[in-house]
Amino acid sequence: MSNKLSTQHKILDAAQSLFAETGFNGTSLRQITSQAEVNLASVNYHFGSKKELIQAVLQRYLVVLMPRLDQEFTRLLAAQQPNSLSQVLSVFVKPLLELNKVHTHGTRIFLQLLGRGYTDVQGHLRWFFNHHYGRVLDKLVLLVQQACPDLPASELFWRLHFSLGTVVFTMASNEALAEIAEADFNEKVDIEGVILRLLPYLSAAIAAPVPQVAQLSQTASQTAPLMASEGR
Amino acid sequence: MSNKLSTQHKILDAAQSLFAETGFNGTSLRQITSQAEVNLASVNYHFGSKKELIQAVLQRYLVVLMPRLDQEFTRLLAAQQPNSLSQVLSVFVKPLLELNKVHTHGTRIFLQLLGRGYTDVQGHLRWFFNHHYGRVLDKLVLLVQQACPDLPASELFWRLHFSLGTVVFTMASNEALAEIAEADFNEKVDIEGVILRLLPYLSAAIAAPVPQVAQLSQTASQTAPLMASEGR
DNA sequence: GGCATATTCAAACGTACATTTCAAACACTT
DNA sequence: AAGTGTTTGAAATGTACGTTTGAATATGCC
Repeated sequence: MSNKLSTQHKILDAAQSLFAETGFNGTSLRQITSQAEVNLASVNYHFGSKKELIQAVLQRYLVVLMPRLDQEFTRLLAAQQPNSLSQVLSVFVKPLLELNKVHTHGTRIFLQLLGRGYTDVQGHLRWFFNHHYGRVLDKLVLLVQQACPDLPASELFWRLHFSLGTVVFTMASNEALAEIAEADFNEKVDIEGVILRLLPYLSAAIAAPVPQVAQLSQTASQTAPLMASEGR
Repeated sequence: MSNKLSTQHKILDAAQSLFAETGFNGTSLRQITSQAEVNLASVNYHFGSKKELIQAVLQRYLVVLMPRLDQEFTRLLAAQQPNSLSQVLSVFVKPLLELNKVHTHGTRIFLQLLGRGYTDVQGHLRWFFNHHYGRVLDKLVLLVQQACPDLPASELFWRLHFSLGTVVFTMASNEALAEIAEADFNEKVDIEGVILRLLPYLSAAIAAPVPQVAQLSQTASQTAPLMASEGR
């Protein structure tokens, strides 16, 4: 193997760690280029701008993950009888863990980055993600709807976002949590452990009984996209 | 009533909105003082530094909320038979909604700020919060433990943090979510609606059945604090 | 009214940021 | 080896930030 890494590669590697740790806004190009041991100007030369670097960092994982997810979703949608909720959620595990092939700790880093994309205000990321991968998520919504036929569409909308919050926040503070867990329960928990702990939690949460009050105002119950479209 | 507001008050009001919307790091003192229509230097004069302003903004709500929560927790702990999980979680509702008396949209703003405290890297906030209010949260842990006696301590730790993530993320992106919900389901959802939707979701999630694999390595199962202590 | 204290104000300070510039070094084809 | 296009390098540009300063103004007290 050639251990001579290209400048672009070195920048991407340094950027993803720093972005995951301190957020997009919290990381300067100077930190990135200094950790990557490249010249400051090379980011703008190779990627154009910081925005485009952020997108490139995420894209490295998304181009691997999303087709895999799409394939799994399509497979489940083709099944004769509807899939259970935990079956649907389980299909995330393998594609996510395979991100470790893209880069060491790829799964953890990608999920942390995903969290940063939501908590940092990065309008361009929302647009970028929805534009490229909105179709895939629509399939997920459909699958969950089939698994929980009694769940009103609006309730499903909220619960999927609650769940996104669970995942994203957990990953954003993953390092701190894992440290505490190890210190207090001498229990070594890696990213796979966290994901496996999330599954039963999310399954029970999404399928929770709907209280009577919330069912009142569902006049329209069309299928809605997970994300709102937004200006570029 | 005197509609002449003090400079400190004007700063706090402007700061909380801007912090909630664009985060602590994403908001400059110049934005705050300009929206508050006060001089730039007055922040440092009245609060000392941006850090201390952030703490003052949060403190305005915490001094109201935490004693109320503490009182509710203590009441539940005194009950003869253990409380159900949904009983325990329900005690959050009233104290949280009473924050609307502190300020218009106080509940939403406080929860958004709480989320920002976690996602922005604000080590001083973690210390500040744990130092002042760690005891209160310990009571919550105890109550949940009593409500879910079959839940291993380590699993409870993770699930409480998952739940914190759900709440915090939902509130951080609350505005965007409410907009989408209204556009797609013509369903007006205020902060109270979101909280009431969260309750059954979180109850089911925390009490979810524990898969057999996760129960292996619980050698020590002492009660652990929700947050790790940290340098000042 | 006059003095002391508290507050406001405009300006400046030093630092850090993303981005641009342009010459130097490099890689690769002919 | 020369020449061409690509990549790197050091420096500078302009902007924004948090904080400090010292003079000006307001406020409260005798």
